[in-house]
Amino acid sequence: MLTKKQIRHVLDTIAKMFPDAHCELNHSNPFELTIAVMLSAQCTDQMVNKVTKELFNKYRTPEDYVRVPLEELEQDIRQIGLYRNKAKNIKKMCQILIEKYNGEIPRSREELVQLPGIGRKTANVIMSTAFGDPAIAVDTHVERVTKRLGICRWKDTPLQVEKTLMKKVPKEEWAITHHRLIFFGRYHCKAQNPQCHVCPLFELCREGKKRLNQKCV
DNA sequence: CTCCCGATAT
DNA sequence: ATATCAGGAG
Repeated sequence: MLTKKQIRHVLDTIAKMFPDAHCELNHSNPFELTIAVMLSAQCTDQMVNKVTKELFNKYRTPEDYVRVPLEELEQDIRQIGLYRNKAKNIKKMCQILIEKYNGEIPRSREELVQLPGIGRKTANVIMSTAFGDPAIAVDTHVERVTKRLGICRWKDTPLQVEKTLMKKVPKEEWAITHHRLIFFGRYHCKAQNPQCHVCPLFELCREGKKRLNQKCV
């Protein structure tokens, strides 16, 4: 496991590597962000943006999603994958937004995770990115890189990873650190071809050494 | 744990 | 051909 000092070094290093890390899901309000994050499960941001470009032009309010036939919404998001579940969840969620929340996205985690298709990770993204409230969303990238670096244990669940990060990272840095970890995982410490040679964190990364000895990337 | 699932990279 | 992608629900 990394020491407090080493974790500080990780945070400073990825800050230099990705000075402009940010949310890459295109959106112009909390409602659009919520739809985009729901669509993004097991799918690239790039594909989500490709689909939402037309989707957000056609659907602007929860009412728009509720009144269209399920099969039509399914076809509108088909390229995303997992489209039947996602279409169903979006329609259900919009119905609840209208009935219980005056058509607005609620702000608390308790209310967010109650909505169909929204789990803790999606709720944290909405809290942090849409409302500016402190939260760390642990997605596939955050989980992978924190485990490779030795910030977390291999057996940790996403919730345990989140708790470790909340403990080790100053609260005012949660949001930006989350985005830097995503960028680090997406563009450098990638799942398939991690750039261990040329990695500024190689010295403290146990997984990096293991990889360069065996496979040779 | 399994299922949902198309697009892209390797 | 197989792995992976800003996961969630049963």
